[in-house]
Amino acid sequence: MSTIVKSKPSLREVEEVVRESIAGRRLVVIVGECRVDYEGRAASRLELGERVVLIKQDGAVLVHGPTGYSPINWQPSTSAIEVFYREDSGLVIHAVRDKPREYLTITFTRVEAVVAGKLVDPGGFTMYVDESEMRDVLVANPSLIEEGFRVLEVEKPVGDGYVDIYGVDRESRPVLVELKRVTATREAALQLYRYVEAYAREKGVRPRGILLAPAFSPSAIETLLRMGLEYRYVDLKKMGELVKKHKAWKRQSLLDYTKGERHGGAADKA
Amino acid sequence: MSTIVKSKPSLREVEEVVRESIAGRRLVVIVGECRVDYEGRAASRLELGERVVLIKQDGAVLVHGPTGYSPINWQPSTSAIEVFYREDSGLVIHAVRDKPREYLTITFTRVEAVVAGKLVDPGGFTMYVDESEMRDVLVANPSLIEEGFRVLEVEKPVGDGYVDIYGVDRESRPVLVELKRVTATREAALQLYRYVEAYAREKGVRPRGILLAPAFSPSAIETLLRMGLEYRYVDLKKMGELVKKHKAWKRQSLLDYTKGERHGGAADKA
DNA sequence: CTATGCATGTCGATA
DNA sequence: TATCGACGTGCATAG
Repeated sequence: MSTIVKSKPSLREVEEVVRESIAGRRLVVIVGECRVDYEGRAASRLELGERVVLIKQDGAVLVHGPTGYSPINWQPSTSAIEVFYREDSGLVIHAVRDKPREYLTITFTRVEAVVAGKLVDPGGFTMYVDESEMRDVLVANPSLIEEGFRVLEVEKPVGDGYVDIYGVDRESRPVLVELKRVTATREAALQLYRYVEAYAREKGVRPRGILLAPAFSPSAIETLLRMGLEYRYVDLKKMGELVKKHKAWKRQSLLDYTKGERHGGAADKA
Repeated sequence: MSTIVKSKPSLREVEEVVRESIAGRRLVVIVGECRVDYEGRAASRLELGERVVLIKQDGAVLVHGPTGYSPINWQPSTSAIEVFYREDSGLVIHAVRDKPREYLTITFTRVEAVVAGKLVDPGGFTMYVDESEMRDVLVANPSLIEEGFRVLEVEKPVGDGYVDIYGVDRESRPVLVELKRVTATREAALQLYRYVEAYAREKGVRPRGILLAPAFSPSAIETLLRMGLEYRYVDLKKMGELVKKHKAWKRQSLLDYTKGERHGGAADKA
């Protein structure tokens, strides 16, 4: 990572750094005064002010103000970025995206600092509890859903969509289980309701419907009760523990499966 | 804006810059090698790699990788940020957020560049067409919905939610109008359906339901037709023009209203 | 302060 | 390639 760092560079200098960095697929950070125009799905204008602009190695562009999580303006991943300096207007960075067609124009009048470098990030990212993991754990431990519950199908197509878990209770009645990793909203309840209705239409039997989540909004509970559906709380912390075990198990079984096959990741295709 | 820019600083130097910048409510950009741990609603671990970290003036923290729009890890706005350097582990930045309780720990092992400065951004930001503006324009120009349409209520409570526009058609039949500024999905169609059903239950009369959007997904159209609902296309460009006029009018009437009162914004409360 | 719905949402999986 | 649903969604607003 050979980094370029310039303090109070001229706009010409920045132009060169940005141009070369885009060509060399390096990341650029510019801190300075600019205005921004956006036109695409919506349209916006941002007047002159001091901001941080990131141009990423895949062409994503972010304009960040002094506060807040979200960028003020951005371009997720761009087909083409143009850079040019004009005596009258300043340093112009033009990012164009296809599908949807969107234009982002950043005009710098002053730059305080510019940093450019090729970032190498092989870092493995692990998210400990996501919905698919929750589902895997529940499938492996169906008693967490209900004593005597038996899983028949995962991601079962029902009507327009897919219900997370399909199975039968101890009395062999069909059950549709919908999962939410976060607070369940009315939307989740209605989604489950649609599955239950669709299943009833298709099979001629009304199944039980259970919504599993760590928390429920009042409107969700109200809707569930009104629709004749059930809900259960899941403990994410406990899930987390089980996920860890489950993962260890999965890794082990994968190792067994690939035993003797060649290991090693794909080469870096830059 | 007196900016600090350091190339390949020692971790001790970075510690000092970050500590002082947080105290002085300045923004910091750090480019270097780090690992990141997050625990809160979920939990994640990001192994060693090169990234850009922004610490914003309100305590928001963003960890950006070399590509993509979204930060890998973040903290939207933090109650407390701690910084400390340890010979063994490296430079640790610890950001804690209340409600929900979440912890973000960034550990730098090497820093390529650090930039810090107080960003001044008075820049007015104008978004030309958002949904509320769309609604205002349609209320002011009901014939855009349908010839002879009369608006009776905006954001009318119906069932669980609020329908954007409620009115009557030329034959005095009740009409529920739902707006989407972007492509309408099946979700939007189902939302309108819920309103229509709720209205029918409450009033004993089934109203017409119209979904207005610049575009419709096939499944949205399929659902609308199946549910006996209608849809119309709106032209965002035209909307934009009308919004401009409408805004001018609103500003004018606001000026009339506040005539003689004192102008000027609030003082910067840093 | 909580609940609800929008967003230039973005992103990933899937048909 | 288009569509669909999840997201540590974030965020503003209404009650």
